[in-house]
Amino acid sequence: MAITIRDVAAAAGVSTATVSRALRGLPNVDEATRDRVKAIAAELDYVISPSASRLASGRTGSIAVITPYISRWFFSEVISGVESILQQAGLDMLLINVGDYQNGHARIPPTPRLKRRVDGILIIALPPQDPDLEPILRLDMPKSMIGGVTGGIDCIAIDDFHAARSATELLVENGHRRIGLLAGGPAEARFVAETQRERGFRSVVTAHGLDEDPMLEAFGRFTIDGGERAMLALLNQPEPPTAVFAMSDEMAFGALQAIRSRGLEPGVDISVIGIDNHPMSGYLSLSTVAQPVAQLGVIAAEHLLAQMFTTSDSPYSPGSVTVETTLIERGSTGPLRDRL
Amino acid sequence: MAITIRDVAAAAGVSTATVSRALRGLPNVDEATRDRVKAIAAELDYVISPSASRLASGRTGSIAVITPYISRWFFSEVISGVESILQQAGLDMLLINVGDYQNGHARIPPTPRLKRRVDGILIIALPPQDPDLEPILRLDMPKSMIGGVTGGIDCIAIDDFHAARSATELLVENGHRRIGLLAGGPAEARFVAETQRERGFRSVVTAHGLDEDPMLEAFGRFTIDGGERAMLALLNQPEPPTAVFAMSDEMAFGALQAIRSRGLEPGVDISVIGIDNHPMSGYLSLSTVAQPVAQLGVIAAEHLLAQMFTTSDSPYSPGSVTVETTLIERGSTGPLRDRL
DNA sequence: TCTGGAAATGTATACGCTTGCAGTCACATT
DNA sequence: AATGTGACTGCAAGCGTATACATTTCCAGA
Repeated sequence: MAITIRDVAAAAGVSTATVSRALRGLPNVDEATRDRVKAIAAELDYVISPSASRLASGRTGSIAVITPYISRWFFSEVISGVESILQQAGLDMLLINVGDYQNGHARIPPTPRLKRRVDGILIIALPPQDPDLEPILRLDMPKSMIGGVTGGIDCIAIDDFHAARSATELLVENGHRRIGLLAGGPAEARFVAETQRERGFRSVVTAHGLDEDPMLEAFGRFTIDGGERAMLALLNQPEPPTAVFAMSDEMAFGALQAIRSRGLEPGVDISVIGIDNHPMSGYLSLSTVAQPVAQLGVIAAEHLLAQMFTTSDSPYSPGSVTVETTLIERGSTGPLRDRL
Repeated sequence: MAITIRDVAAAAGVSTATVSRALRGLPNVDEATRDRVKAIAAELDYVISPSASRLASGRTGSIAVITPYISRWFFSEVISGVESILQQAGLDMLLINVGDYQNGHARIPPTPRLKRRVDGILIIALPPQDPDLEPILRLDMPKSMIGGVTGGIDCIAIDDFHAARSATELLVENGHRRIGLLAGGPAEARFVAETQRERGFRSVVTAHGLDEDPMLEAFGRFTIDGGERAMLALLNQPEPPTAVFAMSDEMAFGALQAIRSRGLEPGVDISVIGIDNHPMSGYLSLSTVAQPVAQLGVIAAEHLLAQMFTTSDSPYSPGSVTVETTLIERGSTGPLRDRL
């Protein structure tokens, strides 16, 4: 029923091999012939059958994008960046949601299955200790990752350690010495970014001899609600922090809310800083360390393409990329008040 | 190199046909045989080649999800809902971003190309007047749509007319008679939802004989920034509105910001209401009409599946679905003050 | 005019699976 | 005992393209 390469070949008076070569821009085709074939293909509304092409060539023309969330801001933003590049390269994007790690719903497709369906894998911020992840990293296939893993794979990320440091330093510069930490979750199930951000935070605490107190840490699951609850917990302590570093802006949003709900004023009574520069942050006057989220996706996708289209004469040199961040000071941070 | 159906067949001592039938759960296979085949397939780590299967069967096992945005809240939320169902049904999701309609970057793939790659199409909120859309709607293929189009296709949406009415009515009940409208864009390039929401708004204005003034309408492009600018424009008028209905919560967020930047208090000096119940709305105390966004995606995906797996004895009865909304009253709306 | 080699083109097979059709076999029916 | 009935199973023909490999064409150079 549908037009096949044979129809085009017949109409153009050439073999199917020539049509295939002409349409795909391969060399060794007379330009006149190529033009004719292209014209006829267009006229017949010929569309190559991806299934047949994939079967014959062994290439799938698609990329798996594995992500723990689809609709959360950071992830959708990254996905958007990835998509723009893949679309441009003519590759299909297979979005695979592996579910909420916090709830243990991980379901990364088994390696062989994945290998059959895609030419490359792009992983967004999975915790490195995930058992399903290892076989995938072992897979001999182009892949890149956003958000950091130790070795064996290209990784695109910000310098989380440094970002956390600058955020915390800002609080210190403002005179704060009792600083709370809003982390995502406990150390067992953390993304690489979390671990690094905590390290950055701790390094500043240690360097300046600030208060160290396990009660100054709370978990917000990277959600607004979680951030609010975590902040309330910190505020309920006998000696609450005078400033808080949140590992994400969304948790910081919740923290701002919690602070206000106690009749306190962010940036005056308690300082708050996050990481992200979420679109809402400006409106909520949240100080933060801005990272170019969509850009992370763009770069990771470009890395993947580089790996895929590597030839012997233009060898691909792997490498991780660290993307710059920018400290943005807004109203949510301010000098330590003499008394709370 | 990879294990094929022939390897399994050989190992099980049956024909490839039987393996194919056994593994896919088709009838007319002895249960003992089926179990044996399954066991051997598992043992060999056999994974069916999607390309070959697709080529032979003509089914692609994937669904195109066409959307104008990936990272905007509403869309990513819908996509997330869609994904959960497709994943459950074992279908691949091909995410196609057709770009920013506002800037005329539409690039819906040509119909024949689409038909070759997917078994079904799910469209998220494209403006019906898009010229690329019509051939797709004409396509003889399972499809469903979120956000409304006139006829010829299953459409999952809220009752936008009604939602806008209830939002506006709330303002009227609070005594407001000069109500502004924050729309997305001018009437030429609107989503169906926009048109319906404007109609709902107008119907209330007319019913209660409220102020009608073209100066009371501004465009916010459904973004926070846009909402802020639009609200500022309204505030700059000689006779600003005392209340505003925004077609989306995100525009309303911008409006709140604009109001505060003028030293006014939302809900006291000027009332604002949106549509969505965005996760931030509660924190910003924004009154709104809540719609179950992810649920829209779920339902649309289920409709698509119903169409795809329709058999002669269980005919699929098409139909659009209207999802319920809930008016949520928060602090951003309040009674009209005697004087501004 | 002849020849060598590159460029252009064609031939034919493989890719791995699905499925219509035909064949086999056990068992119930005459 | 002959026949019919289903359930199972196998055979083999595709599905539409890519690509080694073979063949032809075209020219420059001798």
